[in-house]
Amino acid sequence: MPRPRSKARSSPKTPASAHAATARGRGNAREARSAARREAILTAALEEFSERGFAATRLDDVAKRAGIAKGTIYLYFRDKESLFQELIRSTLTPLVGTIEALGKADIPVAMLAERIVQLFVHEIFGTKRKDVVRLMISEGRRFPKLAEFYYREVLSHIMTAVRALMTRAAARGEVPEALARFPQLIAAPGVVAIIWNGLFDRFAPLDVEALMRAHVDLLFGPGRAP
Amino acid sequence: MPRPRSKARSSPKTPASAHAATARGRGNAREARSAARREAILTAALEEFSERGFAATRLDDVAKRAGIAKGTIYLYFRDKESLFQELIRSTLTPLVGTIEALGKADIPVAMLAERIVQLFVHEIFGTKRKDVVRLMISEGRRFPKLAEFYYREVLSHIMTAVRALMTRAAARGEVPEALARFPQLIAAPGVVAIIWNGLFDRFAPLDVEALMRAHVDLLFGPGRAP
DNA sequence: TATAAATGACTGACCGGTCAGTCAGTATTT
DNA sequence: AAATACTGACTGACCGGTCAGTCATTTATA
Repeated sequence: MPRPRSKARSSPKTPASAHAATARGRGNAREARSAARREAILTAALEEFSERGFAATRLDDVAKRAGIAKGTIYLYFRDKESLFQELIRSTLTPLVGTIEALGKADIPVAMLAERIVQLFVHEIFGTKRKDVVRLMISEGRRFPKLAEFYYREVLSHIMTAVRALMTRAAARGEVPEALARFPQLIAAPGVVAIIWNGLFDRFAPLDVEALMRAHVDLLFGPGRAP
Repeated sequence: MPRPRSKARSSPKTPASAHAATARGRGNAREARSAARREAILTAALEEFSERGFAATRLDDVAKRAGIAKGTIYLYFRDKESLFQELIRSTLTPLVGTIEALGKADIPVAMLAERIVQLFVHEIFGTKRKDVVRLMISEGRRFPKLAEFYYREVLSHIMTAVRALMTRAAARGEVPEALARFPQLIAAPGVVAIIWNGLFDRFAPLDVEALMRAHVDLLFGPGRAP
């Protein structure tokens, strides 16, 4: 079977570096440029991986999209797999702090619900993180190392934070204690929204914010208790 | 000019046909054998696709696993993609009837909840359908045709049935009407369970039946109403 | 000019798909 | 029943195309 081909990009070319933000009149220009290059590669890689999946993505296309030559990629990443891992790693790791912060505060459930909706809609679904999560879901099984890293460095921390928060809220009778046992139940509709968006949105568009609001309302809404 | 030939075949192979269920004393033996072959290929393909993903699966390996030669696959399926589609199609299509039947009956919510748990645990999670669903989730995006087929022939029917059922139940005040608007909320934990199982079970095993029970209890349990 | 960065032609391995050839089993003839 | 002819399912070596990764050469920078 002929592999998926990409229509030749004409290329806007590397606006990425240009000048770089460092006013520091030193050798940092190099560093800045280097960081921009790296970023450009990661961005291009995300687009290609998202569109074709890991195995079918050609590094030549990633390079073309980033406006560089293929060999340059190897100056920044050890190999294809390393590039893939770094992409997921760098995008998802920052989420931990955000969610742990959310877990710290004991705010009223109504406000918590709204925060969860906003967090998901604006920090995940509305950003490239959506695509990275999708990638993690799609390809994670073939990268046990990556799944382990993701579980250890990201997911387990989130689970712990959510569990603690829910345990406290349940103790006050504000939420069902099942949510402390199964934090997955809180995240599930978000996961489904991302999958749906990738597979079926063109047949049946999903109003993600409404879905999430309905969801938190079911969990935290009126009449909830153990 | 004759090509170089290989050493004589050793294995007898093909225990598959043997007798075949057809008492019809005709040439059906052939058909039965053929059907068994086809099935063997599909089974082998599921295992390989599940393990490696579509692009990285080698048809040579599928053949090896099915105990046949690579060329034989092409006697049963047009190409690699066709094999993949047929695999998903044939596995998932039968679910529609099952779920539509469930949607027909207006049984008490407590019983409905139990039915949903059982259906998921025994008809999906406990069977190879789990793997096929995972495949659909992982690879569906790269097969728009397949996603469309799946949506049209499977998902939309399920959605319709569930929506109708939930609408009636909501009218009786037995379930929140949000479930009629977003049937995805009912299925979400099942989807998450399948993904979790593939990615993180070795770090944090998930008790799927307990998860599903907690889930339906949240949705349909005591105190639920619009 | 010296050093670092970037390039892209090249290579070796790999794999989907093909097809000439084989042979177990079935049908036909004697 | 035995010999012969026929069939088509099955095989696996091969071909053509692809692509990750390398490295000698060129270009940019300090």
